[in-house]
This record gives sequence, structure tokens and C-alpha cells, in this order.
Amino acid sequence: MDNKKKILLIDGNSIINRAFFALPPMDNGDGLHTNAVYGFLTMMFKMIKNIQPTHISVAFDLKAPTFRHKAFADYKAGRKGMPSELAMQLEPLKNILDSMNIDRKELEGYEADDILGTISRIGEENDFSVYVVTGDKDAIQLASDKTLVMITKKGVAEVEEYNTEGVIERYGLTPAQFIDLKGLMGDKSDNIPGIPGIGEKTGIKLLQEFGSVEGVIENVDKLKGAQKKKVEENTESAIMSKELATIDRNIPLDLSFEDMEFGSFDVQAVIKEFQKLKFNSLISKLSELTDCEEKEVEKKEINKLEDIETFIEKINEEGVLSIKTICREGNILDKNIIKTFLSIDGKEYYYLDGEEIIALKEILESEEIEKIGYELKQDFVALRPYGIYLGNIKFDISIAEYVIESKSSSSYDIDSIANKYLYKKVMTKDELLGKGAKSLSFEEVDFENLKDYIIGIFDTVFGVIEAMEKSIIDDGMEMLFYDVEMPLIAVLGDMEYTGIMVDKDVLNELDLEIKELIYDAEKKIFSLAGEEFNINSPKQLGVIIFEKLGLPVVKKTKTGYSTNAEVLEKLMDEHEIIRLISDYRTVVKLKSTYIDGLNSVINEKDGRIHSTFNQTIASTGRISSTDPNLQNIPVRTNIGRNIRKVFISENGRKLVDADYSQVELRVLAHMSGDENMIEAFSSGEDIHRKTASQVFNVSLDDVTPELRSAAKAVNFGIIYGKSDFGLAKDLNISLARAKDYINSYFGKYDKIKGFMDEIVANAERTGYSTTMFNRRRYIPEIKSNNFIDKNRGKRAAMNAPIQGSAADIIKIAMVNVHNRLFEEGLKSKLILQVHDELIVEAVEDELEIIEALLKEEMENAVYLDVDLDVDLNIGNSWYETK
DNA sequence: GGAATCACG
DNA sequence: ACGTACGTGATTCCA
Repeated sequence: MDNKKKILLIDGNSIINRAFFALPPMDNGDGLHTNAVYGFLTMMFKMIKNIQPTHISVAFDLKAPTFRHKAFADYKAGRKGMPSELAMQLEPLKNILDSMNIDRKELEGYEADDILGTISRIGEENDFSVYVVTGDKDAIQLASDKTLVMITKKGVAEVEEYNTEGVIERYGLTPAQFIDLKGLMGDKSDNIPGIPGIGEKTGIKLLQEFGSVEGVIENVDKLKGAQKKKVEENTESAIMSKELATIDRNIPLDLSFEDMEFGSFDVQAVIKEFQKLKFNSLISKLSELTDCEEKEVEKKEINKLEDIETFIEKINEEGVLSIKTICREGNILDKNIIKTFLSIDGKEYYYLDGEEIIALKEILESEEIEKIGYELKQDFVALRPYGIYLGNIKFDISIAEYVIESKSSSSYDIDSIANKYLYKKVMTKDELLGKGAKSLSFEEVDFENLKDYIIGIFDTVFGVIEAMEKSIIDDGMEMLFYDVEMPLIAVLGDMEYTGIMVDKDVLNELDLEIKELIYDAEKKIFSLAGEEFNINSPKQLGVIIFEKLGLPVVKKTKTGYSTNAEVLEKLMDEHEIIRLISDYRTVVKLKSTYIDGLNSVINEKDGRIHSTFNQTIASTGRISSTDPNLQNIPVRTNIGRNIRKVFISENGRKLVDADYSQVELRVLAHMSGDENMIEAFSSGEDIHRKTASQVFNVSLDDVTPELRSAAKAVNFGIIYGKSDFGLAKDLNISLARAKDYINSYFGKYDKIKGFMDEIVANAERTGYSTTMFNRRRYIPEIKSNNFIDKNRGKRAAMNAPIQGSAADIIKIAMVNVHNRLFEEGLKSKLILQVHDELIVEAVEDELEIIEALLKEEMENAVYLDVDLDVDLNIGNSWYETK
């Protein structure tokens, strides 16, 4: 089966039918069901990818009666018609096949089976390797050394393959005898009678002995008892059944292999069809199918913008501007722009050199002119040193893709966006600059190449906005995208550009202290171990404590002994070296990640640290912070908390730290509508204490610290979908008691239970869960057959609406705080966000205004069925704001 | 470049 | 019976 000529034959009705029943309902938002088409195409794409056929044909049944109906009035009697949800999907499927130039065949009086049988025969005669895909086992009779029959099992994704040998192996019969088997056993689904009482096993046995239906009949005398009687009484039925089950491989079919050739089609037309059905994920798979014409990036001119006046006039007319700055590596505070590329309509592209961009300041800052682009925060920040504040950021395609397709580990680079929406290959930054040691900078790169890179970005921006906008509206994310995510770009850009002041002296003092601690700990560890080794190497450390010192192994990792904090905690009483190792780990972490790490990113010009805030990373909608990560500065331990003394306010300013109190639990109370939980919050009591009293049925005064901490653990566990096992482990209680806690928790807060169950059920059906503001998180694992993956998917599904809604809320607050600071002409700056906490560096004159402003905007960002509560703390350093 | 570890909400 | 809390980022070791 290694011919160059390969023909893929698909039983269209059989496969679309299977797909319909195997896949959960899907629709395109316009009432058109799409699951069967989607399933069909997924299967077909997979086959094309695996088989690489040169020819394809899809056969369909027609409604008209076939020769089988004429021969046997009851043929297929009792079969229900197609459900309308499936019937409505036939035309769209046929349209897609047509637009992909895939041959379709249907012939009055015959079934799809007969078409496949005939083509496969002619194909074999013409030296093709033939691949037949269907859900109907009848087709097994077509199997041969040249024809591989693939029968779908479990939906449409997996198939069982049969060639001659495969049939013999599985049934002990030749493919031709498979027809005889049908003749004997009949087929309920087609209402073919066969011989009542003879099933697959008996049928196979008889055929192995007598060869065929006719053989069985001739030798009926050799049979005994009831079996003999059955065969005698149903001779005619058996012969007729065999006839009905025989695929007619000689039907009068017009066919030319030329028509069935597969490979070239109008990709853009197919994409349009897919977009109608919302099959975005399939669009990106088109490129895997065939190397047929990828749409080339059009060669375009990018000219120096000479006539700025006319350009500005035109912008004012159009009202939209796309921009991409290209910068040299350098200090965020310096003017680093090499070139700024501009386009108004996606047709004409221009550039300006370096500082020339200042000529467009008014337009760039204009609230009238809408700015569109890709990763516009970079441009926003790049323009700041020129005194330009990019205004009215309307549409950023990287963030649009993030809200449209939010799932874990997805990338939103320009190439994947272009590929998905436009089926275009565009140049990536890596392709432009190269990777690794040989990589170039933007300054070194050839200008012609740079132009192609920019054309790719602009073409993509202008090409995808319409489709993205439609997705955003269809999914109900207009408010989230236009009123939260887009304005947030400038907020985050400002935070990055402003940075946070650090006290280098404090940092150096801490460094000296910690060096001492590390040195002392090292010395003691080596002496207790009796040798020197690399304490930072879990491998070497494992050898020392588990082999040399013989401590009991608590847990293993993939690669060896586990030596993490939890394990060390368990070994604490076994040997005094453990405490030292644990402390050593703590201080080394502080030095490497925080002291050395922060030291290396202090901006030499302003003595501040300028982190980058990422808006398209976290699958739940949170913001993340890198270079450095300012969202994981130590706070939980006394020694670690000292790092916060490094983050200070400038002279004449104060840090105002505002944090939401229990925002995730409040979100949960609101979203679930649970009256008891809502009451718990409105009582104003400490929430974990109140929960303890409600769940354990004791008066508030009788809540012991143990009960409170149990309630706290359950409260948090609920947010993450924690199991009884995990709770038992954390609280160090029996599994039974942990179960008890959870049961009484859900007994008291029964709507929370219902809410969680509903989220999981919805996610299993739709594949995603949503926040209060319709932010989606896609969780494909929840449909997995793997128990572990599926459960992880369920927990992610339960957590995403809570964590994500809280993220939405603080983003709204950030936009509102930022707007008020601007509108009221205040000099204080929002400089940090740590998920439920905002930090403003306030000038002292504005301190009271800022306190009120922060509290007001954060508490009123949204209105929930429970109040949002914000705690304020003021200090000269982050350490003091506690 | 992945694994292990540990810092945060 | 399964394996056992969601979401991040940085550092270090080691193949």
C-alpha cells in the first residue's frame, strides 16, 4: 500500500450521522447547528493529514428509493428520519466540500455504499491505493490488499482498519464471506432479516465450515436440531439478505479520476465558509492539509512620509490610524524609536525616522482619532519619552485574540493570528532578527526585510479586525474588550513607564546581612554533612540526607528524591541539618531572586524599577508581571518581608496601598447567590470566623482558632475545587472529618454547591467557563477521557469564573482610578497591581484625595450582592503599608 | 530546555 | 480505582 496514487473515499451520510450523535451540540450563533459538520471535517482533516491522498471523493445517499427498497419492501423500514438539527447541516457540509474542490457523488437508486464500492473497484483496477472511511461495518466486504477499510469507532476521531488480513484476523472470514455473514445474521439497523437466531458467532462458525450462505443451505442436512430447522425455514430470507447486504460494485457511475484530484482550492473562499460556521480552529488547520497556495504577502511600498499635512488631513477624515514603532534596545526612559510606521487604511504605508514622529503628536494624542494595532502598549511606552501620550487606543489585535481564544498556553504572536484568520504566513520577529547568538537588532536588520515584517503586521491588523470584532460581539465581550481591556493598555503602559522607587542602600544592607546568614548556614550544613556539596542541587542534597544520613524518604519526584519544603518539614525532627537546609533555602531564594534579581533591574537614570505588565498571559484574565516580577515580592515570612523595605516612595510622596478584602469569596457569594454566604459578608464579621460558626453550628464566641482555620481552609479550598483528600492533608485531619467539613459546608451554603455543579456541567457541554463579564476560558481537557486531566479541567472550570471575575473587577477599578487621576489633574501615579491590591505613589498634598479616590473607585467598580471592601494602608515603603 | 523549587494572590 | 488546589514568574541545576 505504498502507491503514489491514493484515493480517499468517504461515506458522507454515515460519517456526518456519527459525528452528529458523537459530538455535543454546537451552533454558529445564528441558529445553525454545526456539530456534525465540525466532526466530519475534523475526521476528514485527520485522514488527509495521515494518508496524504491524491484523490478524494465523498459519497452521499439520495432520498429516492434504491434497488434494495424495490427488492425488499421492508428494507430500512422503521428507520427514523434525520433529526432536523442534523438535516440542516447537510447543505453547509456540501458547500464546504465544493469550496475545497472535493468531489461529491450521489446517484439515484443507489446508496453511498454502492458508490464507494464501485469507485474502489475501479480505483484498484487503475492501481490506486484505496482508503474507505465509513461508520458502517458492511463496507468491510470491500477490504482487500489494495483497499483499506476504516470503520469509525467511538465517535469519529478513531478508526479500526481492515485490509484482507485484518478481516481474517478479526472475523476468521474473508472480506467476501463477510457478506455471507450478513446474510445469515441480518442487520437490525437496516431491517435485514437474515436467519433469526443466528448471530455473529454462529454465523462465523457455519461459514468457516461451509464457505457461504449457499454452502450452508446445501449442507443443511449436516446441521442438527433447532439450528437445522431455522436454516430450512429461512433459506429464502438468507439468500435475499445476502443480496441486500451485497454492495453493488458495478453501478452506472460517471467518473473521472481527474475530478477527484485533491489539492488546489481557493483557501480564502473556504475560510469564508468556515467563518460563517465559526470554525476558527479549523481555519488554522487548513495549512496542514495541503501545500496549496498560501496567500503570499503582497508586495507593498513603504515610503517615507513627506507630506505630513496631507496625511493629517486624511487621518482626520478617516478617523483611524495604525501605528508600529521600531525601537533600539535601551533605557525605557530614553528616546529609542528608530522608525515609526503608519497606516490609515491598510493600503498605503509610511514611515518616519526617529524624532520626526513628534510632528504627529497632536494626532497621536487625539481622543477623536482611533488607534489600532498589534501590541500597542509597546508603542505607547516608546512614545512617552517624546512627550507623546498615545490616546484613544481602540483595538489591539493581540489582546483581542487573548479575549477571544483565552486558554492556557496559547500564544498570540502575529504569525498565528495571521494564519488563523487570514491563512497567511507573515514574518515573525524571530524570522526577521534571527534567534540565539547570531540574532540581529532592529538597527542592524536590512530595511527591506524590516518593511516586509511591518507589512505583515499591518496587513494582519487591517485584515482581522472585522472578524475579531464579530467574535467579540457574538461572545458578549464588547464591554470587557472595549471598556476594560483597551483602556487598560494605557494604564499598564503608564505603570511601566513610571516604575517604583527603590532604596539601594536598604538593598545593600540586606545583601550584607543575608550573605552572612548564607555563609554561616553553609558552614554548619557542611560540618553536619561531613562534606562539602552543592546545597542548591536537589540531586546532591538528596544523596546527603537520604543516603549518607539515612533519613526516611518521604516522597519521590520523576528524577529522584523530593526535597521540597513539605518534605523537609516532615523530616524536621529527624536531624538538625534539616532546619538549616530549610533556612538556607529561604535565604538563598531571597538573595538570588530578590536582592540580586532586583539589583540588576534598577534603572540607572531614575533609580526606579520598571516592570513589564503582561495583559495576554494568564488564562483567567489576570495580569502578570515580569522583568522583574513585582507580584511575588515576599510578605508571608518576617525575614522575607524585609525585601519590601526596598520599595519606597520618593521624597514628598507616600505609598498608598489599597487591597480588596476577600474579593474572590465575595465574588463567589455574589455569583452563586447563596443567601447564607451573602449574609455572612453583610454581617461585617471576620468571614472565616463567621463561616466557622455557620458551618459548625456554634456561636461566634465559641469559634476556636482551630475551627476558624478549618473554615478558612474550606473557604479557599472551595475556590480551587479542592478535594476532601487535599483538605485532610492540609488540616492534618482524617479523610472522614474532611469529608464531613465539606458536606456541612455545602449543607449550609447549598447554592454554592449548585453553582459549582452548574459551572462544571456547562463547561463539559460548551468547553469553556465564563466570568461575570463574559470573559471566557476554554478548557478542552474537561472533555478528556483521562481521569486526571478531566478532573484538573473541572477544577480549572470552577476556579476560572471566580479568579477571572475578580481580575475583571480590579481591571475596571484600575481604568477608573487612572481616569480620575487624569481628569482631576492629580500628580499621584498608579504604580502597581498585585491581583487584589493597587498601589499609588501619592504626592503628599494629594494624600487624602487619593485615599478617598482609591477606596471609592475600587469599592464601586461593580455592584455585587455583597459590598466590596477595601483596606487602605499608607507608608514610606511597601513594608510600612501593612 | 526541562525539572525542581519557591515566591506571590 | 484513578490522584488529589487555582493562577503566575525566576532561579538553579543538569542532561
